[in-house]
Amino acid sequence: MQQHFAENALVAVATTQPLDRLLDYRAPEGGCFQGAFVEVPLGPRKVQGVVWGPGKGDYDRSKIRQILRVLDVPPMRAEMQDFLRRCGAYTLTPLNNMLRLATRAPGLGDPPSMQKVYRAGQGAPERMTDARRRVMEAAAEMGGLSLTLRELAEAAGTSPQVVKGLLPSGAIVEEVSPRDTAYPYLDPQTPGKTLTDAQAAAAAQLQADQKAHRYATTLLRGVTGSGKTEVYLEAVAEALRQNRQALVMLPEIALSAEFLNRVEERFGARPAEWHSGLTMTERRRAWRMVAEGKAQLVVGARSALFLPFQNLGLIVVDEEHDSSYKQEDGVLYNARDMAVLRASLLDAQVVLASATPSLESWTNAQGGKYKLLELESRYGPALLPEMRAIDMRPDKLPANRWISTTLQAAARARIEAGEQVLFFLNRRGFAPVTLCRACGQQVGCNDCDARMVEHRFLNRLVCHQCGESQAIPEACPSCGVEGKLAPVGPGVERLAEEAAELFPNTRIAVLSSDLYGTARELKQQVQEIAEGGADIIIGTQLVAKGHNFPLLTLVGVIDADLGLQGSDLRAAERTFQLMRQVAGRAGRADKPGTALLQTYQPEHPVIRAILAGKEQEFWRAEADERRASGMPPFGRLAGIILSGPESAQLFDIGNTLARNDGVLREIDAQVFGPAPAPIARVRGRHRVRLLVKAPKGVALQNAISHWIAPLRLTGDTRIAVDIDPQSFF
DNA sequence: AGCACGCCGACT
DNA sequence: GTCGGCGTGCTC
Repeated sequence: MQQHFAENALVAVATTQPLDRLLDYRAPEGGCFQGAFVEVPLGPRKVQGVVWGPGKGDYDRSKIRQILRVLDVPPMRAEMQDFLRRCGAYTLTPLNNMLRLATRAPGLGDPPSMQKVYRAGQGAPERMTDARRRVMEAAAEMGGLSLTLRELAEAAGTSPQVVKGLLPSGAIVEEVSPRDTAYPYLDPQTPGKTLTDAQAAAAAQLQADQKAHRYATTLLRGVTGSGKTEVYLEAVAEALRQNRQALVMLPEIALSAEFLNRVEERFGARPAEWHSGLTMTERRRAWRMVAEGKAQLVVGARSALFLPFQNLGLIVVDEEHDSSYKQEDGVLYNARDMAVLRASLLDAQVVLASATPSLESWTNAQGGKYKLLELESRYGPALLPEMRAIDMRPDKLPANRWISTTLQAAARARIEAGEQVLFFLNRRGFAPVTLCRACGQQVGCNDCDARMVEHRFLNRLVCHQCGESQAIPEACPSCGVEGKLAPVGPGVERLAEEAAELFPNTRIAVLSSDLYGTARELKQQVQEIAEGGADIIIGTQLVAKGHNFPLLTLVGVIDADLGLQGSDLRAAERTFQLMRQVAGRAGRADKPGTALLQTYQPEHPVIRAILAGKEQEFWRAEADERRASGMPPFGRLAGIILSGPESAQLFDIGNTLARNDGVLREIDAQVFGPAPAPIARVRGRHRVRLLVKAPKGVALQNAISHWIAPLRLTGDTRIAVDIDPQSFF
């Protein structure tokens, strides 16, 4: 049990206010435990916080106020405090910001929300009717369990009035119960799918680790269709048998309907969900039930890592290489790495699952820091799609045409055979550039430095950075000449137009995240397409994320070079992963698929590695290159982002920092920049970035905090540190 | 984050 | 003379 503080004892409280230090308070009437969620007076306001530990006593005693009350939620565990502290130290994030991540639940300060519920009672009504009988039968069927008025009326096929009519006689009893109810029981004994020998062996290893109650991280690598999910669900089953909670993190929660169904198949009920699409009510229930240990399994996005688990035994990070695990605004953390941290503090297990692991995880597995489990395809290696490059250089496509004759012919053959074709292009909208043919200027966003992307469905130009949009202008915003603006380059919408011309009388569906208002609509659309609702699918990155299209046998990658341009550290790695995944969409059922990669540089090492299917070779080559240049995972990087209203001032600050790099030199770190940040202007604010490169194993965070500590920022100027940055544009 | 205090421009 | 702009500083 955690330390108890007697009434009026001095305690340190961490609040969610932007104060980067603990404040001393006196313990409330009746005392409190360490970790208690409390409400404290702060100036004229009441704010929420957590009792962090004993008070420091370095503040004027007469000014110290008393905690107002302890909130009605389970206290934060010492392990969670430790996790927040360490995670904050790693990402150089103040504790109060970390605490905010951990308290993202509405109504924390409210008493549990109550509702009226109804169940069968002892009495009998004076007059019996058909509807009344149905209500009583429905209530009796529930045993002692209660239903809400609407649920019971619906179950009986009648109106709520009938249920109410049964109350005076006591045939139905009305009670008040908490609205936040436990999630249905997941039964680990429900028989799972029959596993192949390889799957069973991998599952047995994970289960042995789970039984050991010791920290371990395993990289579970398996090609598309090898059944990784079945394997790690067996680890989940073992955690449930051990009465420990489990967390499965997914990158694209919008597409998790299929996953939730699989959980239901395996354990007989649906788990708790945690992602940005939850309503306030759902969010409060999930947070509270996780805290009370009444949610055995949570399926969630990266922020689920900060839920108040009581007894967490397993964290699965599915598609661990996915870049969306790195939060890019607010607290800059990588959920994959922080999952490993949290598990190590809990003596829990991590499973990193991917068909195409990140170079970091691959290196950790090679070096023995992670365990490695590899699964071959259930159907043998033969099912991997045949992959070929289409050299675009001799094709000489006319301007604004993107589908080569080779790809056209291949697609036509598949469509005639009643199969599906996917044209993959990782660019949303109609055209990525709107160019003025009079002055040569591109139309840019007014608030950012990003280019405006034409969206023909919306008939607007949209900024993909800040979301601003404007009607497509008649005249050029730079030179004012009318009628000279031209869309340049391909987006999925333009590709759809071209496909419609080339393939008349076929059904074409465009899958792009911005074409659907809600996750639900998107899910339904994906489902319809998978069941054969389209002949040609035109899609962005979305389609690479784990959905199964059984009729799909040909994937045409429109521009395999897109991800290779520029100087992004991870460009090659990302392109490799993406191409493998997209190719993996083809022929998952019983027909082997074909993937055709349109490229202007068929001799590029990444393109060659993809075509050869030699992953080990690709990784080894990529690892050698990074090792030689001291780049991650063999060295460390940190970004320093300065933002503010005036660019020149930011460069001044940046230059001052770069000149005074003594603390960094002590750890053999180098500073690059200042340079305009990846997106040099966001929502009217300028951004300037410095990059720090350090050897592995030095105290980088410590050096950086000493380095920037003397800075006195005035007015609207901000500084943010991005440890292990992912994006370089 | 809020909210107060405090020091300079355009109004009654 | 004063009303009010938001820069700076404090909250246990």
